[in-house]
Amino acid sequence: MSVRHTDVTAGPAELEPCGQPGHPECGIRDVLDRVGDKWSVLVIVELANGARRFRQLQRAIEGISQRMLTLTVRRLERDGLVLRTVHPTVPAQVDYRLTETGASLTHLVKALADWSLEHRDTIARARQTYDAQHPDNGIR
Amino acid sequence: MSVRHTDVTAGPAELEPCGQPGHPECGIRDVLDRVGDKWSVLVIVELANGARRFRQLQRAIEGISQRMLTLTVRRLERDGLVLRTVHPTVPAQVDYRLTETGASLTHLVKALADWSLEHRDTIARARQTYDAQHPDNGIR
DNA sequence: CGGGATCCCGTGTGATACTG
DNA sequence: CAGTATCACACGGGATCCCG
Repeated sequence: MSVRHTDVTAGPAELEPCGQPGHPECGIRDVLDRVGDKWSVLVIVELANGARRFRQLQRAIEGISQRMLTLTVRRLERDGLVLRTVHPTVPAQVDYRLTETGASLTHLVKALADWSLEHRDTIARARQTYDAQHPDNGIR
Repeated sequence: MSVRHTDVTAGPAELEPCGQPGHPECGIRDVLDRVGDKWSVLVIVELANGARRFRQLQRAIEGISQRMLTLTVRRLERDGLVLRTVHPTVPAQVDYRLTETGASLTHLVKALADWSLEHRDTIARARQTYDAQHPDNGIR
């Protein structure tokens, strides 16, 4: 049962029970409900490099619609991860920047990216193997 | 360009551009497409504490339907994060355990949970403030 | 420029019934 | 026990038009 700490990737992390009758709140769902959607992390990544205006964000994030960009930054603002500043010029000018809380999220995002890059090939091969052994499978 | 390592929470992490024409692949979306859904992380959390059988998982994860548990473990299996073992008994007996890749994910999940618990109150207050200042808002 | 309002559709998820 | 099959539906998200 002893765990070697000489190798950080040796075993799974110790995690509190989660989503169970007695322990409904582990916090994980909160984060995922916040950044698990299609665009939030991309906005955060873009803002990690500094303040951006609305159109700047839209141009930087390929494929996002005006509607979704609006909704995404609004939600991030509501959660206090992004600060929205309106400059009363004509035409209006609005910029977005990460709050301190939002900035702290970037480290998590980086951890996600690092993990992905590290295991991407392994996962791709696992998929190929699985799909080869399960020809007719509605999962993909 | 130098980074102080004395304070990890000082500023935002340095992140590669992501989702842009020139840099479409930062890897983040891959991870989120994998664990960003409603149930995957809960399965991973449960399996972090050891192998589980199908019904065990379903009882441990409150609210999950048979269908969604099946789909979730299948996807995780396909990606090589979970190993599925069928014992040819009667009635059939199947157990699930994390692969090494899957186990490495638990550290990420723990980071997510830690971040959430650390900022949950701050975010809750930000929401209250926002909602108070924006009475009729379709965001929530 | 920075949105709001509407319409529309795919798909992720839930409920239920059936099977080896 | 460990699934599969089917239906049913809400919701996220895209497209489009309009406004201050």
